[in-house]
Amino acid sequence: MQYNFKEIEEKWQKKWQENHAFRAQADSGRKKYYLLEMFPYPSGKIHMGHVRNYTIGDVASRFKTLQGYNVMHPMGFDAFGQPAENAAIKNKTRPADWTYKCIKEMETELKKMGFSYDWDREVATCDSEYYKWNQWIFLKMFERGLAYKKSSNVNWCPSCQTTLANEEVIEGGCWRCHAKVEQKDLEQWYLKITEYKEKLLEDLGQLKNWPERVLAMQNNWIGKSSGVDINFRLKGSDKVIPVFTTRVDTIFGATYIVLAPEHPLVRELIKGKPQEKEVLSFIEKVAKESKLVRTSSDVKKEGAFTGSFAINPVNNEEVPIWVADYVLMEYGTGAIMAVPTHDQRDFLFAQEHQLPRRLVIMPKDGSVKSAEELKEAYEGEGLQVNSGEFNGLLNTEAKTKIAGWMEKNGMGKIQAHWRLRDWLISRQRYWGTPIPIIYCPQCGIVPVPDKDLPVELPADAPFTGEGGSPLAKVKEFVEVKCPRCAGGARRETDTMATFFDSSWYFLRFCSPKFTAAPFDQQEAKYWMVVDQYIGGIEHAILHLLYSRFFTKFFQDLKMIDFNEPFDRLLTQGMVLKDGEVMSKSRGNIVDPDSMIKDYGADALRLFILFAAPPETELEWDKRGLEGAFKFLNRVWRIQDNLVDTARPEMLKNLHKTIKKVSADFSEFKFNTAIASLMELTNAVYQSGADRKVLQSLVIMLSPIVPHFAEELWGILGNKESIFKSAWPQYDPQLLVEENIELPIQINGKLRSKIEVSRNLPEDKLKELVLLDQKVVPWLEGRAPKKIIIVPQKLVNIVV
RNA sequence: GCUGGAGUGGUGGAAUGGCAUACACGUCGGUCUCAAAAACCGAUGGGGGCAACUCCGUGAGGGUUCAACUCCCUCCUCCAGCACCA
Repeated sequence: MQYNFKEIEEKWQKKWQENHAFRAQADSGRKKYYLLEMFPYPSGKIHMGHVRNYTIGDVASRFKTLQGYNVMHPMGFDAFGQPAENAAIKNKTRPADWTYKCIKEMETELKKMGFSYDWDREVATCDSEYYKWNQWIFLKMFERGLAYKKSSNVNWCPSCQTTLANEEVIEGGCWRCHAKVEQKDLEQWYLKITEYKEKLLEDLGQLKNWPERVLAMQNNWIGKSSGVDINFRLKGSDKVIPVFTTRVDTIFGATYIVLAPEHPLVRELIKGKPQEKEVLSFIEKVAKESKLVRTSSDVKKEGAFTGSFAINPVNNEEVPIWVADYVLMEYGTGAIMAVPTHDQRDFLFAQEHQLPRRLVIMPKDGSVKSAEELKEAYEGEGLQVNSGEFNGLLNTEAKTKIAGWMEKNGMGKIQAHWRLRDWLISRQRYWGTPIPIIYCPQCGIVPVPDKDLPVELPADAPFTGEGGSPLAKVKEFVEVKCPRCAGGARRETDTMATFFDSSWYFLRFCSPKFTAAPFDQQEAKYWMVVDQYIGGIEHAILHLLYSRFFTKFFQDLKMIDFNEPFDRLLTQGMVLKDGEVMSKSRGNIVDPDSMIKDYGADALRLFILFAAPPETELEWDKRGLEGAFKFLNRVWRIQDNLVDTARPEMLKNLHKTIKKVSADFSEFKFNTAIASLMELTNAVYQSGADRKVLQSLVIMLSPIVPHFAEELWGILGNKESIFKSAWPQYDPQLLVEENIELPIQINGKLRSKIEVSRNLPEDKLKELVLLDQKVVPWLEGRAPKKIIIVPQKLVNIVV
């Protein structure tokens, strides 16, 4: 006999919905728990990745509820973005219609999984009630100079016909469509995330409950590197060329300096020089290269001499100034000092162009004594040579000494440079938040006044897929009166990157219908911070970095009093099939919906939690799903074999399980928690359980298989929902065993076991152990050298 | 190259100094059945032995310890992020 999952699941989903069973309300008398999973893009269908992410969250949410917390577990939709526009082009629909239809479908699918969301808090970022506040936030940033417009070389996706943020370029391709990203000079809107770079880096240290790898990735991305900006004076001029180095210990070995081809000084340096023509054609050539080619390290390093010289401030030496493609304008000062002996790139370049080199760090073992012996740059530690007063010092020590000395003498400045760039948010797309800016021929850039928010998206626009902002073609949208002078003006027609929307949605969930501000500060004070956040590793940089930035901004506005939004972060692993990521192109997608039809949502939830720990990759296994279903049926049948009173061993077993499962749930170790529940089931299955034992088992299963548990709970005679009951407590008294089995090791290897009373004194235990049948032959008649007793754990005899 | 993570049966995985392989999948054997499915019971790291038992075994090698999957050192392999970043 099998339990009727279809009927049971529908029944309980209906009840939960009717009762608003998971509605959360702030209550200062109760301890809150804010559990959040990264909200989805509403594609219309959920995939196994969603199932895994949201199942993990749901179990945690229901577990915390049973533990008595006031849990908020909201859900919404990250609803702006390109697929809606693509669908509009393809199906001749409006992006809004398509999106809201998908949201409906997606809600239905999520409900079929039995997730315990407070649907009363649902938000969709494409609602003007939501994106109004994107515009409000943007304007607050604009007021403070954190949103600004600049013309610059930007990443351009030719396929999506829009600009991209640095964070959206993955291996030289577009994060969405993988098309090769091009460079373009455009005037665009930026958010000054670099204003917060120190805090973003420093506060990573607070995030004790984040995975190492996410912290490492953010650290890399922010990319602080400390060194010295050294002032090289231009020969025959007062002009100074600052170069950045992290290896100031090698300054005495700098034999030339190199500028990036885009360096503003280059054209001035070559003016009227015999090299002018050659350098100009080189610059032109580099300008044509794509960034991907330019920055790949295996390309030959090319360059040209400018005909000018600079003065090394530490020894007043004249060094030639070169231009080369391996120096990038956007990092450091766009200029470097070259030390061919101790930097491999400089070494290769110097070899190619016959530039001199000088040894300034000598390996301590004396293996290298002069620059001529080097076959490659020596980048290791060593003693300073040819370095004036610093000779003989270990280079690692000399580094700080030289830096201090240079700063004191005005030769340079101790300085850090960062990898993090400002965030480009302009997108030449329709389906996003309109940037609330008006361009007036008289007044210039004018922000839309708060009272005119939201700047609503027109319901329709011409979608051709030919590029250019569709909004620019909507006359009624573009033409507007200037809020300052009331003269004719035009609106900004670009929209915001969708990552803007998701950078603060966790705050909106605290008061989703609030009309006076993005969020109600009182509500946020109660609910924030997010106690547990769960989502995919793909957001390790983008979304998580932006959310941290917004949080710090709100703190500066004094709207909140914390500086990090997410206390604990769990990044769940991917769901694989045959060792590969499930994807349409591979044709290896397993549709959750068909699995729900065949085995039920509960079995699917159980399998996905049991098959692997949450952070690791999970291999899809249909047979594993069948196994989960079989287990549920096994538990279901226990009700047919109820006994009147639980035997003492059974109770002991139960309390052991409660202890283990409670600990495992708290640490998100669902796979081992389930294993314990299976052990308990196996232990009572044949002999029969009493009502109490079965009830406790069902409560412990309920976060994982909620419909199943509700039904069985009712059958056992309970009138209220199982989620109104309490998580079982274990009785430590019951866990104490009178007799324990001790393993006996000889020289660290297991040879025997002995059952003894728990409190047997050590000398008695020793006596018993030495008389053990299996131990005696190993002693060969001699006395043991040593007997180690780990109380109540094991005995080890050394012979 | 830098940074982070991982490597355990046929498979997913368990064990954070103390009984290696819990739990499950698979496989094999059995019970029930005319038969099959379901359900139930049992076996299942490798070698040797009729057996009691014994030797080997957690990517490789070394070390610390009475005792190492676990700690330390040296390396290998795989995955991920960053990278002509000065």
